[in-house]
Amino acid sequence: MIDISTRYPISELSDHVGEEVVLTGWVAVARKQKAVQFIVLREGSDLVQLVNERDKDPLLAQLIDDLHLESVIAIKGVVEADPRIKLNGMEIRISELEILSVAEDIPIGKDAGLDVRLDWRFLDLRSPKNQLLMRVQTLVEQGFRDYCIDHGMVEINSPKLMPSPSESRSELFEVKYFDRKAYLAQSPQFYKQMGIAAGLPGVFETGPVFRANPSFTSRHDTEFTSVDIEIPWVSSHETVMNFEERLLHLILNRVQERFGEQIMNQYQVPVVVPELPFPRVTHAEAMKMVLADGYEIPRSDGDLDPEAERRLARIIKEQTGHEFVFVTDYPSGVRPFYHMRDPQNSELTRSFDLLWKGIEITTGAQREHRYDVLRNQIIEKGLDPEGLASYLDFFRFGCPPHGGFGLGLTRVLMLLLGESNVREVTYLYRGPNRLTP
RNA sequence: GGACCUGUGGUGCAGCUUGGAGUGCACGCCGGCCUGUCAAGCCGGAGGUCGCGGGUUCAAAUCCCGUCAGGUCCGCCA
Repeated sequence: MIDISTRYPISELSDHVGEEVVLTGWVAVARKQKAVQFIVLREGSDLVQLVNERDKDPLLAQLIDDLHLESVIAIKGVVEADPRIKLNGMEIRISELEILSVAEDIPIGKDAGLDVRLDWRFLDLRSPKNQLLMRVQTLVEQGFRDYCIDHGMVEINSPKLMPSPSESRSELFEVKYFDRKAYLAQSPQFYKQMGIAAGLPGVFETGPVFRANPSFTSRHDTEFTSVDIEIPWVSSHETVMNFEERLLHLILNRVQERFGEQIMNQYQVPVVVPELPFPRVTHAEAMKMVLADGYEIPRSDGDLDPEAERRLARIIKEQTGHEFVFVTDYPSGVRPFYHMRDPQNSELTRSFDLLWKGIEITTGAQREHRYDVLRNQIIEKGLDPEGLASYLDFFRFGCPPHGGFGLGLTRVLMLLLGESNVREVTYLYRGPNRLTP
């Protein structure tokens, strides 16, 4: 029996050349020749070559001949540096090998398409590329959390079961809740604003949100992790954008330092740390820029469509070299009732979207915190203030001016890693056509 | 919800336009060979209801209709 409690991670092997070590992992490759056998052992993103000369240990040789790819093994052996070896210039001379878990034939190849890989996601996640993805995701969330805590904010975990349709019924999943109906939260919007009314020093949350829209695109899912924030004492949406650009700067800076090289190796994309401040254009300016670019937006509600957003991003990139752009001051007609109106022009809102590489990753705004104004905006939008009574209560007993935003984690990861689909970067993707595994 | 596209051994594809025997390629699998390989190499082998149903035809993976499954873009949105 090999004592696996004494194992080393493959990544630390270079500190143990000449020593006997215990390693564990998956059989990634087995090259069985007449005189000598090689195994490539994989653990996480790391690989190392193992070697055995047949004539020195026929029993071990037989064991290796019968090994299946992806079986889990523990080995004991001496770390030897050898410049002939392309894989990090080192290998382990096996003295003992133990099969901990036998793998059947793997049902997906490394060239398997996305849909099949998602069917076998736990096998797909074993790839060094996806192991890196999960570590990058963790670092992104940690950066978010650190930044918010450093700014004196508190973390909330708001309920995902909601009693009423509130914002818009169409987006919501309905669930049975004992003898009545409940709805899965499509955003923590109301609950994080409640935190402001509660006098908390700013709130943040990373958690699941649910969207019942049957959206068939590469950037939508029905359940995803939303990174949410709400800040008190903002003087305008500029305060919120200021917060967000610094947050993203910190996160991307950390990702670049920690994983930049590995991301380049695995995903062939550089991690670009964005300069501060991010470019800003008003919605009206953006519309003009896109029109001047020769594109007439087909939709009639006055908002930008995805093609317009891609073109805008391209123009901003050409003019400033920047991959991000805040589009600000959206018309009130395309924004929800709780966005604060521009005091100079009630047709506009103190709101923004953040585009990265032409894709929306954030919607944010200063919120309307004045009860009477908010109530009027609800009525203006054709909604029933009665149905929003408990939300409106937040603003009846003293609520600071505030603002915030929501950031789609899967979209950030997709763009960060240069992937073309959120399904690639979601631990377990949920969409209109996928509820498994 | 709308438009378009795709379903062929375990995986990824080609074959379809112009119908003619399940034909081919790469990976994987099984067996054999093999001077230290390194995405090893060489030889051989197994593995298929061409998504499903109907139609046209002497003959359908191929053409037509339907259906199911998936995808891309749009709408919705982060």
